[in-house]
Amino acid sequence: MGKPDIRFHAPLTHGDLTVDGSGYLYDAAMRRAVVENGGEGSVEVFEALAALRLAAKRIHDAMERFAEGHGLSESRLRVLTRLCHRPSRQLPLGALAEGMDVTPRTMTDIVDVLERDGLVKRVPDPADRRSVQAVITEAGLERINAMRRDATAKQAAVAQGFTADQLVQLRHLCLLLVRNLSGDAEGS
Amino acid sequence: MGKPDIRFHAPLTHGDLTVDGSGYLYDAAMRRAVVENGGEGSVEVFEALAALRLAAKRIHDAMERFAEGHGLSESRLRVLTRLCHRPSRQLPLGALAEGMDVTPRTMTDIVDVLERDGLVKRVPDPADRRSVQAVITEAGLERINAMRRDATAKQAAVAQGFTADQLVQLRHLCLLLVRNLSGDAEGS
DNA sequence: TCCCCATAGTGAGGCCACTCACTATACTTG
DNA sequence: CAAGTATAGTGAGTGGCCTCACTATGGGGA
Repeated sequence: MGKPDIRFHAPLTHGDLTVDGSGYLYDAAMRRAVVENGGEGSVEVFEALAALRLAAKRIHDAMERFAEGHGLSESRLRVLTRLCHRPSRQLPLGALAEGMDVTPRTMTDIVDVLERDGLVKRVPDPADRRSVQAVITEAGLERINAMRRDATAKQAAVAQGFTADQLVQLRHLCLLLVRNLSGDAEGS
Repeated sequence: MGKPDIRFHAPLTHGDLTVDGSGYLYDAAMRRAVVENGGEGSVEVFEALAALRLAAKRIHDAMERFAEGHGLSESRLRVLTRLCHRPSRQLPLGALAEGMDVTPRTMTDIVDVLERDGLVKRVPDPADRRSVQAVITEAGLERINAMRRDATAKQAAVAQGFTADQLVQLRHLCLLLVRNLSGDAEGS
């Protein structure tokens, strides 16, 4: 009780996670799907990518659910957090977009909602009249501060059972993928 | 040439990937952002999750770009692929939704577009009059078959430089996260 | 049989993400 | 200084994803 008990579309089982002979997790349904989805190509690659996709989605969903409980969304939360950690409490939309790896157009939409809710304010930049600064408001700061304790608890729960080395490994492997995908827009 | 040269919003540098003392990749901009985003909580956790988020987004973008070149999107491509590997060439919308970890409502939208483009057809299920089967059409099959060769090449490029063990590790770590996120909807 | 509830799909409405096209301002160069 | 290009943000439109609410069908019991 206390919690609003937001329901959403339920956990969606999918969780037939089991351990294979070597002690590593795999998902029976996923492996079946992978095999169906084209014997061509490496099964390991496909399976790793599917697992990464699933993990990313679950993390996103969890973040969304968490933020929703405080009247935000994951994107809006990230924007507020960034602004909050600036000494000046402000940042131009373009910088926010770049930092969050979205297009400037998308940031316009996100800030639209934040501004409608009174959590940030658009302020013209006198130094560059093309630029628009997003400034976090008092209400925005309060909102963020209220969430802070919850957030660290959630974060710890996610990493439960991970060794420090595993976290480094995970980061390393993900960034290896990022590097492989950087700039090879045209294939061979 | 030959390629339509779809532009999109450009690679978005972000790629200050460097190697730290232990031989593992990290992203300078990301680490800075992480430190700003709250000293509380484990930096390793936050950084690993940020890397995973980034990798997932880049993979999604690459898939989208690839699919777009063939007049599809990632989601529609995945639906067609699944249908294509069924002996009966069909599947109810609910099963498709579950297999792709989206809500039934979302699958309705995706199939709407596929049907509008003539790649699938909705067919009532005589055995269960509530159910609607999505059946892949001739045009849909042709589309998928035309993409197949390209797809395996792309897939190989993504996994370039990965050992088989690293792929297994990546899968394992991602599924570990998935397991941690499964069903702990209420925190403590 | 009638009622209750679960299940399959969809209408309505919202956010987020992208594209392309456009305005306004800044910079750079002839 | 004028012209050309680059940069910052937005309008218009689409797709994907979600929630909530609703219809229609299916499958138990009292």
